Amino acid sequence: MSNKVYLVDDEPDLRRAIERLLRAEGFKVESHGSALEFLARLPTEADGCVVMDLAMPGLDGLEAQERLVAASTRWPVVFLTGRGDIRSSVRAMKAGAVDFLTKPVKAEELIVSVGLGLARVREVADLRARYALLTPREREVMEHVIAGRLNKVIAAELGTTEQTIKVHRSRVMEKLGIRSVAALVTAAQRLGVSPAGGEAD
Amino acid sequence: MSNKVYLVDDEPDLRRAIERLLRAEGFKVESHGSALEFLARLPTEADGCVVMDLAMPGLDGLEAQERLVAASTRWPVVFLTGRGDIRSSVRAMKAGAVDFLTKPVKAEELIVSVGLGLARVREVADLRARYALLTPREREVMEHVIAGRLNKVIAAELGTTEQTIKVHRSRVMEKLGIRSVAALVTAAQRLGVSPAGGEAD
DNA sequence: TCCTCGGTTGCACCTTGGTGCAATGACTCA
DNA sequence: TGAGTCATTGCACCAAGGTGCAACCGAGGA
Repeated sequence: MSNKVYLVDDEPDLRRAIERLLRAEGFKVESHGSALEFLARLPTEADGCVVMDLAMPGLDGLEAQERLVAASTRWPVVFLTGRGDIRSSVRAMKAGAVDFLTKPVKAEELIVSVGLGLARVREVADLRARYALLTPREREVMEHVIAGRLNKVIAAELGTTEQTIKVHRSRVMEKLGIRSVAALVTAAQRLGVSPAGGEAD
Repeated sequence: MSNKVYLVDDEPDLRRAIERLLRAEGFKVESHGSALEFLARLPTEADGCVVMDLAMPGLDGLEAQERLVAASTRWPVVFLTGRGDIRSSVRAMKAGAVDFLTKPVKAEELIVSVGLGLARVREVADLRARYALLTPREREVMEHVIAGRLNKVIAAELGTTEQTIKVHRSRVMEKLGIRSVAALVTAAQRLGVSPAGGEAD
């Protein structure tokens, strides 16, 4: 059950206030004074929702969001800013932000957005944990399966036999707790796993 | 090749200016003075990109967008507004708007956004045309297939035999020009077709 | 009335996927 | 050296999907 919030803001007073607010709601909060500090200490395993200021010394909030996306963390980001403009908000939302709130923020709004972000994380938390169990080869096979390729074609491309592919394939399904190709495809999308070499057909 | 723009704005002068701008870029433009008028004359067949004002007498731009979404037209919407605020822009983007521009708009920005919206439409235009050829029964079967159900299960749920399902299924694949279940699932998502009765597994 | 279309069913045949069992070789770690 | 993990292969068997052919029925239009 992940309910961790990563708070990134350069104003200590505001950090304390938001921390108190979120902790009172039962969230665990980890605060950082700058985006660079946050990104440098990115927990690789844990899941969480990011609440971030827009204008910060050093790295900009939007740039930090871009790096999170580039690192394919797929963490939800809620922006919280005092000097935001429409252009920034549109850019943030295009990049997949959960919400873009303005200071002073209503406690309820922030809580709702953070809750929404965490709900998104939890939806895929179990799946991510399962995906982590796959071996490199199994992931490779999975990417071909969701591209709609036949076992024998995958075998040819990976330089092995159909038998082997069948084994990897069934292990993928078993480890992910999935029984149909259709479910595998949707699971892959939720995980951000893309089909190998584009889609077949 | 769809390159139609539906322009919805209550200011005649601005309509004329934008019309001229877009026509000069080679787009076909159809203008409407109010959202209600536009929605009332919604072309059911044609595809296009909507460029809409936010604040309009009668129906609001955001409400019009909601209706478009509710009608599952999946048309791209570019907002163009003079009195927009962050809250509105965030709401529009959450609802799937392509962009949210402010007046006075730079010609290039508008053209880029409209081009982006039309590109999205074209991506699925062929698929939509093919999907339109499916009979009601075939669509029903398709929704079960993308839910990952077995032919015999689908047969039981639809009160028919596995043979029949196989026929419908192969017709779906043939009409959509698709050869794998994986491709069918991604096609369905692009079309906005949801799996019947939730996903199996 | 004849024709077309959508939906249906049956049958045969082949391909593909899924599973269980057994086994090998390479590599890492204790 | 021994245990464990990963990738590999073979074989057999069954289940499921895909295809081609033929046919029937009801609704609606020419």
